[in-house]
Amino acid sequence: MLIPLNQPFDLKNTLMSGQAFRWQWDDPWFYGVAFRNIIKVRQTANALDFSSTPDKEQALAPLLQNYFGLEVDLEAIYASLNKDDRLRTSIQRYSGMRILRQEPWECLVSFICSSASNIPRITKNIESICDNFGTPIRMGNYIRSAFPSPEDLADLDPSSLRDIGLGYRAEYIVPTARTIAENRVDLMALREDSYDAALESLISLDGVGDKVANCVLLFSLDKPEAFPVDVWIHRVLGEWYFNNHNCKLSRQKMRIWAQNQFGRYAGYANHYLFHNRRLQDKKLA
DNA sequence: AGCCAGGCCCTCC
DNA sequence: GGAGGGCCTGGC
Repeated sequence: MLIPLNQPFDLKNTLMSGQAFRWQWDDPWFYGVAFRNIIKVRQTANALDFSSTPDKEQALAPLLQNYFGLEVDLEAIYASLNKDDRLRTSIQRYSGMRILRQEPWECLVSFICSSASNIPRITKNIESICDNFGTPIRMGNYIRSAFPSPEDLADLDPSSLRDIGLGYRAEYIVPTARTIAENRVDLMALREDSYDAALESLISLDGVGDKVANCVLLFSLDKPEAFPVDVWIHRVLGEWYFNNHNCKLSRQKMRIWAQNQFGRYAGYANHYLFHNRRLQDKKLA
């Protein structure tokens, strides 16, 4: 089924920029799991071409339109970020890369897993969680598993997560799953909350600090001003704006500085800078 | 072979 | 309130 595209869109950089961890590339198709479906998708000249199972494409289309943020006016966002010369290069280079609107629970667990880790390992961890505790889905002879619900993880012994390679993150995931399962924090409701209120709720969860919370806010909770400061972003901003790669500014202070600097779409600036830096480093390696 | 990772949390000052 | 060390494990 085709979803027409009438805005800048770059499927590959969108899915391979470290914001989501379940998409596998088999040129020209991407295979992933979302909304408890296997999704097979590629980009054509002016459309997204996808199929899904077990649900019908007609049912998935609006969900994917939302997931890919196709109603977001990317040109307007670029225009608002155009005041910054150093940013312009990254935006031009990866024009069409979008911020996904992911399922919040999966996004939360993914970024709890990201602590002191790397993308290959995070990817492996997430897949292991699904394989062991999620429901299998089959598309022909291709099999993946849905991301387990909070209830599925809430009663686990953390050691069962350690056994599949999650390390100390196991001790964060289980209590957080319980908090969500018991509805003490309603992730979906955070989409309607202000940035500050949603940030405060997320920070209260085990294993969630300022950085992880901002990832969840940006990639799943409709908060484009969210600005996750990881070591790379900290380094880039230190070099560019503070003339010092060992900038003393704390992560949180730098986040607030950046939000003032880049404005209400600071998160887009963040993601273009992050992606640019990451690919640049990979090229040098 | 080791070092260090897309942090968080706790302790101690 | 903020600096420093510990933490699982595995990429590179």
